[in-house]
Amino acid sequence: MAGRRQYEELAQQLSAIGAVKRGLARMLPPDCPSGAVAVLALLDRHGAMRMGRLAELLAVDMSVTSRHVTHCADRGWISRSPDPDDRRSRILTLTVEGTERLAELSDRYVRALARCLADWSDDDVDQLNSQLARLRVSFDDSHHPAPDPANPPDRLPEPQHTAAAPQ
Amino acid sequence: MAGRRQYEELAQQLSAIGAVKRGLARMLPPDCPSGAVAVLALLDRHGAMRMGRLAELLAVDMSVTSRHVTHCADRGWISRSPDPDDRRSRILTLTVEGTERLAELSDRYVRALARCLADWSDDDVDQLNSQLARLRVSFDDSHHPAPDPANPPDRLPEPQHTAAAPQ
DNA sequence: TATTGTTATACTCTATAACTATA
DNA sequence: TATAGTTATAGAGTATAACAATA
Repeated sequence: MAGRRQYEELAQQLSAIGAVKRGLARMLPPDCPSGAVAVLALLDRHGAMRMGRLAELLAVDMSVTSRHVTHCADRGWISRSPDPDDRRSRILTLTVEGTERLAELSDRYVRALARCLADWSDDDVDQLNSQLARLRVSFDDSHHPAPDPANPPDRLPEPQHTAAAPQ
Repeated sequence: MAGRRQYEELAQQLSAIGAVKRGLARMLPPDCPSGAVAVLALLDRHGAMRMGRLAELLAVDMSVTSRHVTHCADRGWISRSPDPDDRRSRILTLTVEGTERLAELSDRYVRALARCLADWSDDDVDQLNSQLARLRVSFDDSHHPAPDPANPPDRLPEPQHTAAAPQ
């Protein structure tokens, strides 16, 4: 259990890390904002899925997800096919064009990071990745409190696909 | 030097960490957005300073800084006194009200983080803070490339007050 | 009646450019 | 002429609420 000083510092670090995110976003071409990249990357990593699941993975409201997805679909990077099991839903699938697009965008991120982090070891990067993943899990869990083990619910909640286990 | 896989993962972690930032921001009262908190926290940590330096510390454009500062000044949390050495400038100082306000806001962050990170050790939090700080430094440095030691410039650039050494 | 997804609206954060005042 | 700061404008990201279609 850390002290007040550490928590204040963490809040400030998280606030300041936005500059890094903005710098990375500046590598992107004008028709592909960072929200669209996130959509493509998650579909590539986790495979085809419905809107609701994608919204969970993005950790944003479904209305926001809908806009990002429309942006990608308009450009042919994603296809939205009707879900045969529930006609309210649509299945999102990365197209070939989307896969190619993602590869190109990913290259831009990788080149930028490789330049910035040239003096970071493999382990340094892995460690930071792990810690960020853990931070997200800790944060999510505190908002979806774990069920009381002494009083388990009848049904498990939706599986937590929070991209928290990236490998 | 890490591999492509690690860099892709880092880009995605940074994108996803935004959810944590948003969660933290939701702890704030309506008249105090996170931009204002950042201003108050930096003035508290580094003492009175001018707009330009604050913009550097925030790592945003001065126009953005100006808006945040105006927000705070309108509420009496900051005073803007003329700089006797350069009448184009104004010195920003945290007021007593601003200090009190910051303490209350800081409490909200600390309470939220203490709840989420209850199972993190002191060292875990310190380590994450250090790595985030290092990430920011690496990122900044790659945009303000270090001077060639074999060919030093006549004049040193502005000191890099990037809050990179938080302690 | 509840849920999936879309759309309309509003708010925050940011950057660029035009402008004022001073150096 | 250049610099410190302000303001106007525009763009991206997000959330809430109202809505449509389906369960």
